[in-house]
Amino acid sequence: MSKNKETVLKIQKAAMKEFLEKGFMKASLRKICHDAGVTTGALYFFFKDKDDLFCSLVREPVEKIYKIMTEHYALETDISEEDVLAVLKNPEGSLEDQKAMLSITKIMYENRDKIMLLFGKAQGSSMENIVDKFVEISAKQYEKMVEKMKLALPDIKISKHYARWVAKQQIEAVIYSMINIKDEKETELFGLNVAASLRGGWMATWKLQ
Amino acid sequence: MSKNKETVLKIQKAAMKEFLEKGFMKASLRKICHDAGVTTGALYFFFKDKDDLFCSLVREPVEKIYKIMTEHYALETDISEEDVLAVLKNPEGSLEDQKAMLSITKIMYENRDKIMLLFGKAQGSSMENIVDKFVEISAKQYEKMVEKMKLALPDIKISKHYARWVAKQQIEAVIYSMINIKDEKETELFGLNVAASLRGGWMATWKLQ
Amino acid sequence: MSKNKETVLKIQKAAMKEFLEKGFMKASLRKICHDAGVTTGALYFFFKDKDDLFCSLVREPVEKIYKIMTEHYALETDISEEDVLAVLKNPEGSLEDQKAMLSITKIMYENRDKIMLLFGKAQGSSMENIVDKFVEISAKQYEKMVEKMKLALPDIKISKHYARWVAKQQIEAVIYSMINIKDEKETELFGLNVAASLRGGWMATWKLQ
Amino acid sequence: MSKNKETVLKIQKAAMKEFLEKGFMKASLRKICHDAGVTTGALYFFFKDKDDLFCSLVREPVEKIYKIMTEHYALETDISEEDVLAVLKNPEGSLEDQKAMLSITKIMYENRDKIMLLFGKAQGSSMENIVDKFVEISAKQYEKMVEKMKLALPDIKISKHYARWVAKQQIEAVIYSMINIKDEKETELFGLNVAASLRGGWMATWKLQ
DNA sequence: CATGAATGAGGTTTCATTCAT
DNA sequence: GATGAATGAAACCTCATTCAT
Repeated sequence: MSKNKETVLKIQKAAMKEFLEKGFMKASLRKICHDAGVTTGALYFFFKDKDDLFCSLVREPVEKIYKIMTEHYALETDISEEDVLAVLKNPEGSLEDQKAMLSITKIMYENRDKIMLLFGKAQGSSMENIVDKFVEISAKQYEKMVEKMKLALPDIKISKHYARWVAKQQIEAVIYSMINIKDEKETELFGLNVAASLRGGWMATWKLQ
Repeated sequence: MSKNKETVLKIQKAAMKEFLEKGFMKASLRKICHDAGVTTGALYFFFKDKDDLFCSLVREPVEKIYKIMTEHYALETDISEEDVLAVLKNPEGSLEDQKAMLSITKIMYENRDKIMLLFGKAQGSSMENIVDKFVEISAKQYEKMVEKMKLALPDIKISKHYARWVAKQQIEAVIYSMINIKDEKETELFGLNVAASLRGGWMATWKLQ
Repeated sequence: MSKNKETVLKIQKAAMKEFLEKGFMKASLRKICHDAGVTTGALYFFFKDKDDLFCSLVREPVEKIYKIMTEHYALETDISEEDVLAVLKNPEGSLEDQKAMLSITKIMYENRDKIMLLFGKAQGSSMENIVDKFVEISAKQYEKMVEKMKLALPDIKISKHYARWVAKQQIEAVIYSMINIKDEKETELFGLNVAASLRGGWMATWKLQ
Repeated sequence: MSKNKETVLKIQKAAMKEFLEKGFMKASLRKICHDAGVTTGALYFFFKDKDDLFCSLVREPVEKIYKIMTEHYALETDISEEDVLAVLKNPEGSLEDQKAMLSITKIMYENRDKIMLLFGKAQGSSMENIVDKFVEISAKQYEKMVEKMKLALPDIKISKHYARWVAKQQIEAVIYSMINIKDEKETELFGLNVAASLRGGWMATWKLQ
C-alpha cells in the first residue's frame, strides 16, 4: 500500500514534468516511465491510458472548482431584479460572488502547476475543453443576470453572446494572472486592477454610474 | 501554370479540412495527400514540410494583421499626456485606434477559417504563439499609455501586467466573436457591447467618469 | 531470458546478412525485421537505431583489438635508442610486437564476418573510420620509433608521413589476408611473406643490412 | 553547343562538390541541381542517371590510367628469368616499370580531386571497385614475375596471394600520398621512402641482398 | 505488483527518376 | 535544350498499448 503509492507518485511526478514541458500530445510515456524508474507495465497497472494519467494530475483541482462553481451558482439562482441592480450598484459587488471567485482563485494558486497543465498543456487530452466547461457554468449565471438586467433596463441592447464573454473574461483573468505573475504583491495589485476593470466594464455596458 | 496552381489548391483544401478537424499535430500528411488525390512527393515539391504547409494556409492574414498593427502603432507613438486624457475622455475613443481595430476585424472575418486555424489549431506548428506576438505588439502601446496616465493620475496604483492584459483582452474579444458568432447583426451588436465594456473597464481602472 | 536473447540473435543474424550483402547505408531495416520474423518495434526495443544495431555486431572485436593495442603500445613507450636498433637488427623483431600482432590477427580471424563488416561495409555508420583510429594508435608508436631512429641515423631523410603509412600497411595486411584468404596454410605462408616484406622494407628504408 | 557545354560544366562542378562532401550514396541530385542553378530535367538530358554523372567526373583519369597500365604490362610480358633477377638486383628497378608508375602518379596528381572521388567516395556507384580492377591488372604482372622468381629461387616459399598484395601496396601508396600529403617536397620525400621500402620488402622476401 | 518484450500501425520525409510541355 | 510538376516507393523511426510471465 505504501509501496504502490510511492510508485504512483514517482510516475505522476515524472509525468507532470514531461507534460508541462511538451504538452499532452508530444509527451512520451516511454520517457515518463524511464524518468520515474518504472516500466510501462507498472504505469498501465495504475492508469488506464495516457489520458487517465494526465487526468489524475489535474482531477483534484478540477473537481474542487467544479464543486464551488455549482454550489455557488445554485445559491445565486434566485436573485430578484431589485437585487441584481442593488448588487451591481454596490461597488463591493455580490459578497457570495466574491467569495466564490476568491475560493476558486485560492484553489488555483494552491495547485499552480496542475492548473497550468490543465489550461495550457491539455490539448489532445479529454481535458482540452475544460475551460469552456467552467465558462459554460459561469455563463449560465451571467445569462440569467443579463435577462434580469434587461427587464430593468429595457433600452440597452445586449448581444446574447455577451454573458458568456463576460464569464470567460473573469475566468481567464485568473488564469492569466496565475501564468504570468509570480510575485504575490503584484498578483494582488493586478487582481484589484482587473476586478475594477471588469466591474467598470459591466457597469458601462448597462450605462450605470 | 493553371495546372500546378490546381494541385497546390487541392492540397491546401484538403490540408485545411484536416488541420481544422484534427489540429496541426494530429493531422496526417498521408491523409491530406490521399484526400487531395496527390502523392506525398507532390506535396513536398510545393511545401518544405508540414509546418510550411500549415503556414501557407494562414500566412496571408497574419502578414496583413501584422502590417496594420505595426503601422498603426508607429503612428500612435507620440501622443502627449493631454492627448491621452483627451482621447480617453472622448467617448468615441481614438479614431486611429478604432480604424486599426476595424481593419483587423475585417481581415479576420474575411479569412474566418484561416484565422480559426491560426488561433485554435496551430499547437505544434511555428504559428502556435502568434497570438502572443500580436498581443506583444499591442501591449507595448498600452504600456506607453499606462505610463502617461500614471503621470496624470499618480494616485492610481497599476500593476505592470495590466497593460498586457488589456491588450490581450482586446484581441481575444475579436477572436471570440469570430469563433462563436456567425450572424452578422449579432456580431455587430456584440462588438458594440464589448467596445463599451472594454472602454468602461479602462475608465473605471483610472477612476475616470 | 532465453526468449529475448533469441529475438536479439534472430535480428542480429538477419542484420549481419543484410549488412554484408548491401553495406550499412543500403541495408534496409524493414528487410532485416522481415527476415528475422520480427516487427520494427521489436528491433527498436533492443537497439537505439540502425547504427546501434550495426555496432552491436562489431563492438566485441573492436573493443578487444582496441584493448590489445593500447596495452601493447603502453609497454613499448620506453624503448631506448639502442633498444630500437637492437630490436630492428634482430631478425625475429620485437617479441612483444609480434605477440600483439598475433593476438589481433587471432581476434580478427575468430570474428571473420564481423571484421569484414567492420572494414568493408561500415560506410555511413559511426564505425566508418575505425581503421583510421587503429592506424592512428599504431602510428603514434611508429612515429616515436622513427624519431629515435633518426637520432641514431641522422643522414637518412624520412618524411613525417612515413610512420603512419607503415602503421597502415601493417594493419591492412591483416585485413587483406582475412578478406582474401580462406585456407589456413595459405594464410600462414602469406603472413610470413608479409612479415618478411614489411621488415625488409623498414630495414631498407634505414639502409640497414 | 557552347551553352550546353556550360550547363554540363555547371552540373559537374556542383556534383564534384556534393560527391566529395557526402560520398556517392548520400549525395543528393536535388542539391546538385539546385547548386548548379539547373533543373532535374536538364541533368537527365545530359546524364543517364546518378551513376553516369559520377562516372563522367572520373572517366578521364580512369581511362588514362587503364591505358598506361595495359600498355605497360603488355611490354613487360616477355621478360626472361635472367632479366627478372637482373632487374631486381639493380637498385634502380625496371626503367619501364618506373616510367609507368611515374606516369600514373602524374595523372593522379593532375586530377587530384577526381582521383579522391574515385578512390574515396565511390561506394555505391559502378566505380566502387575500380581500385581492385587496377590492382588486378598490376597483380597479373606480379604473378608472372613471382612465377619466374620461383624458378630461379626454388627454395623460397611464396603464397599465391603475395603478388596481388604487392600490387595493391604499390597503388595504394600513391593514393595514400595523394590523399594525405599536400606539400610537394614532402610528397617527393615520401615517394622516395616508399619506393625504397617497397623495393626492400620485395628483396627481403626473396632473401636477396 | 510489476516486468519488459513485442506489437503494428502510423508518422514525416527523401529520393532518383520520368515525362508532358 | 530545358522546365518543373509529379511519381511512388521506400526510408528510419516513434508511439501508446498489450500480455505472458
